[in-house]
Amino acid sequence: MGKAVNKMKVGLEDIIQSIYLLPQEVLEDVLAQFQHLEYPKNYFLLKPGKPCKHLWFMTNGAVRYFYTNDQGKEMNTWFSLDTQIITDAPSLVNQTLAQESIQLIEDSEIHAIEYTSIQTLLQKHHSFALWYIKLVEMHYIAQIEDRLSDLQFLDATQRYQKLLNLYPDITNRISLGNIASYLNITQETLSRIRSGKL
Amino acid sequence: MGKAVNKMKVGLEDIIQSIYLLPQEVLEDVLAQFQHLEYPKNYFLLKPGKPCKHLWFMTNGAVRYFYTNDQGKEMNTWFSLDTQIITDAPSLVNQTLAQESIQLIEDSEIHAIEYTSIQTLLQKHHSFALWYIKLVEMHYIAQIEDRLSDLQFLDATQRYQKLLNLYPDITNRISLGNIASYLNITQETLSRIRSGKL
DNA sequence: ACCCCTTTTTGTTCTAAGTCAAAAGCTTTC
DNA sequence: GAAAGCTTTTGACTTAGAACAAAAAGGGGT
Repeated sequence: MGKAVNKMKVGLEDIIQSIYLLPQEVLEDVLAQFQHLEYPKNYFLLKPGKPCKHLWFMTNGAVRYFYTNDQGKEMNTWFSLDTQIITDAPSLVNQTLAQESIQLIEDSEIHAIEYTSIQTLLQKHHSFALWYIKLVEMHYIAQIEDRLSDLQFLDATQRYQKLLNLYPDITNRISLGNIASYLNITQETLSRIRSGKL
Repeated sequence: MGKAVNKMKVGLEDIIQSIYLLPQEVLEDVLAQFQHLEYPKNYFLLKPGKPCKHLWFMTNGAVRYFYTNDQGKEMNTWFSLDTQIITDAPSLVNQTLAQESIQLIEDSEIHAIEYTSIQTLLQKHHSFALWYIKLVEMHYIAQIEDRLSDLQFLDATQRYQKLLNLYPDITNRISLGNIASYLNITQETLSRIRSGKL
């Protein structure tokens, strides 16, 4: 077995097992459903108007989530860097048409599992259902609620500080315009926050 | 069996079965874990600093969710009226201390199940795990994501219209101050929106 | 019917952040 | 290494909604 492949396999396995420990036989069944892919910067994992058919486990890279509003302006709602689970939850769970886009902002390494495979695994393995519950609880609930209370209670400066805290190297990897859009402020305002004029 | 009790049982059963159909034997095991309670207006289901130990199924009544900020100001984050599932998701799933309060704003009829009972049922019944997945997906993900995109993309007037649309009778049941707090605007501004001056 | 207390409305002033515009810095690329 | 393109910064002006203040309107309880 080649060194590179081995390293990648371990990355995915680690993420899966850190969520909830699966019996070896179930783990193997689960791993077999994943496809390992590499996509270039700017590639779209998801575009609005299509149902989200995958859950993606990124082991390396960076993505942004964004909506395009009526005036055609793109508004970022989230960034995921390095080792992260990626999907459009509302579209995935209801298999409704996505409203948001998910786009790579760096060349990225991704492991994909299809929605239909997840459904099959849920029915087949009780332990996989327990794993999936942990995934949803930890990944969505924690992340979304956190973001919600930020939007509600913090001003732009505080939200920027928090983002810097979460991803200290974010300014080297994501443009000011993209970060401003995530903070829901203009890039002029973010520039002024950065230079300490606000 | 009394008429009133029968009616209530059916209400709870309906909610449970509408989420995901459980085998009769599992349903009975689940129903047996619920406690039926009636609480008066202003009662607190949850206060900050305590872990959320229950999932509540309200069959009648109204609650508000709110945070208290550093200046002691209460900020509403959600309302649930009539038939709704109620809990503090982040606190429940991680059994961490709650940051928010959940308070009744009308006399309410509630069916409560404990977190520990849910854990036991999840391990015991594969079908209950599948039921719980649907609950989390439908209840949390749909609701929270919806709220998140509202906060991000709609201004106060649009958010107010949407709330009126969801709960047309809300103005008769919830005070202007409480609604303004939910919309994250002052009550003066909401009063002006209502009278069409904004 | 009156008083007390809470909720809602109205008026004025103030401020954080947006908009528009232009300059300054960086980076590709030929 | 100059031109062309982005990205970021700076400046001037505008605006939505906050803050403060005070008046008006409801709504029970005695």
